[in-house]
Amino acid sequence: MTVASAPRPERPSPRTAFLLTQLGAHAADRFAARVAEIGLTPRDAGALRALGRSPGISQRELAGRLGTVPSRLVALVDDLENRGLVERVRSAKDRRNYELQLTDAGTALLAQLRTVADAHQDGLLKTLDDDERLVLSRLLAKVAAGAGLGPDGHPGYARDESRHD
Amino acid sequence: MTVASAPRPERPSPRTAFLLTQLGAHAADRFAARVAEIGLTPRDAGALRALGRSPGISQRELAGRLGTVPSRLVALVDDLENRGLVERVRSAKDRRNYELQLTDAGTALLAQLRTVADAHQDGLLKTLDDDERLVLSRLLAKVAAGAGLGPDGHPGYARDESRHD
DNA sequence: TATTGTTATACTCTATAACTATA
DNA sequence: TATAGTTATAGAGTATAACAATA
Repeated sequence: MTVASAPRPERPSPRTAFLLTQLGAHAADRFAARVAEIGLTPRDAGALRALGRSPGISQRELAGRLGTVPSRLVALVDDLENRGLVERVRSAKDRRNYELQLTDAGTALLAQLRTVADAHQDGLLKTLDDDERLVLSRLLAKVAAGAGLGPDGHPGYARDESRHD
Repeated sequence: MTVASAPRPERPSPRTAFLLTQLGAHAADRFAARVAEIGLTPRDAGALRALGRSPGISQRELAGRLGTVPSRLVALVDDLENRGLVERVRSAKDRRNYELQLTDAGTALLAQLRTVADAHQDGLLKTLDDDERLVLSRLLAKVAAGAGLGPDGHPGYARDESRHD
């Protein structure tokens, strides 16, 4: 026993994983609060983003991207449609499915959503300078890669766009 | 218009907050899977940790630390008690409340839990070397501080030990 | 009267499977 | 028969408030 009293190098603090979980939950809460101000749930937001990127997809396809089951999309799309944000257009090729489209109002709200997401990120990372943000972003991407998540977040097998910002 | 085509410096990628949320959810899932192997839910794990650190607290106190409502603790403690991990001891000073204690089995399981938590963190951060882990840990602590969470994770107003690792 | 623990009730969210209409 | 969407039902999880025992 040569080392007498090191300043606690013992366990490399299992707090980092813990912190990551806590911060993730906090970020999700904050995001939910922010999008609520423009009348959206995080899931709504995910749907709008997916439809913005991939107009015309079916409900099943959207369900897959949101990581949920098709039956749950019915009420979600009903709601978005009732609010005039999304349209259900019967596919001409295969009249069993819909081709979901953003309306003009939906597109406008998506733009607002992007602003909100930017503000959210800025608020969340306000204590970091630009360099630190970059480093954090790279480290998180590295962790995500190790976890089998794409660098953008979603897992390869079941990309889940419902777990938002 | 002097700048013609910069390589996309436009938005500083709102993906970092998004990634943080996704990784947090992923870490929570993984942790839940790991503790399930020793028969615990994340909430159980939080209760054991809290009782390890603060033996003799009441159910209300424990509820506060777990960020839940007292009524929900009844079933939780019932379960832990039935499995012989926790004891309800009537307080001699104030016979309205219990002084919750870990049993020997509970203490042993808590030790196992710590091993599991270490393995969890190691698995999660496996793509990072020691330096990177340290940097990540510091950056996350900084973000947590800005978010009003203590450096250990929990929010000052309602530290939530149920959102685990 | 106030407080701890408890129970009862209702509400939300979700998953599963049955149903329809198209193919 | 197989698939997209829908509906119905049941289950888990949670919050709220009423209740008994003790202070």
